[in-house]
Amino acid sequence: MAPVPRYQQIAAILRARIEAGKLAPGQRIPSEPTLMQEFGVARNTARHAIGLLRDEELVVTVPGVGTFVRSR
Amino acid sequence: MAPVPRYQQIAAILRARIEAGKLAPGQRIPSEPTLMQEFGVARNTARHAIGLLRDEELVVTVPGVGTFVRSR
DNA sequence: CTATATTTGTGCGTATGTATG
DNA sequence: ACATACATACGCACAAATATA
Repeated sequence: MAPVPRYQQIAAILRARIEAGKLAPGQRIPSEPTLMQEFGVARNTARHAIGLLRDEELVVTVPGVGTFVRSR
Repeated sequence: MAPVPRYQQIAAILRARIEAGKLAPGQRIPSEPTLMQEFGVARNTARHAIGLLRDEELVVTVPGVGTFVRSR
């Protein structure tokens, strides 16, 4: 039984928040350190989750600033 | 083989200076850029070391000013 | 009051090492 | 060999707070 990787779980949670409007377009999603604390994971794992959302073009990352929900 | 992380080493050095009175209560400890140069580390690493001392309540940080040895 | 420099706060990019299944 | 996950540590950029000229 393949357990769902945590980075996928975290991505799913963030995706749900975005689709529920809890994270609105243009809004900044929680930073990597925040996700680290909220989910109790390492930075790599938090980054991996964000990377999935970026691949889906749900979010856009601005280096040094943050990651934002994409407007549509 | 776990080498002692540099941020722990730096924290230990600063802690020793404090306990030896080389850094007296109320006195400002070296700034982050100074620690970077003195120990040849990145800012994150210097900050990590300071963070440990802050967790131990050996120092207090004032944003925009510096980090000071705690009085007791 | 304005402008500049200093210092800390925050956030992301990247690389490497360790450990486990 | 590979994927997952944590830890360490380098870097860059910009903002906020403070001090000083």
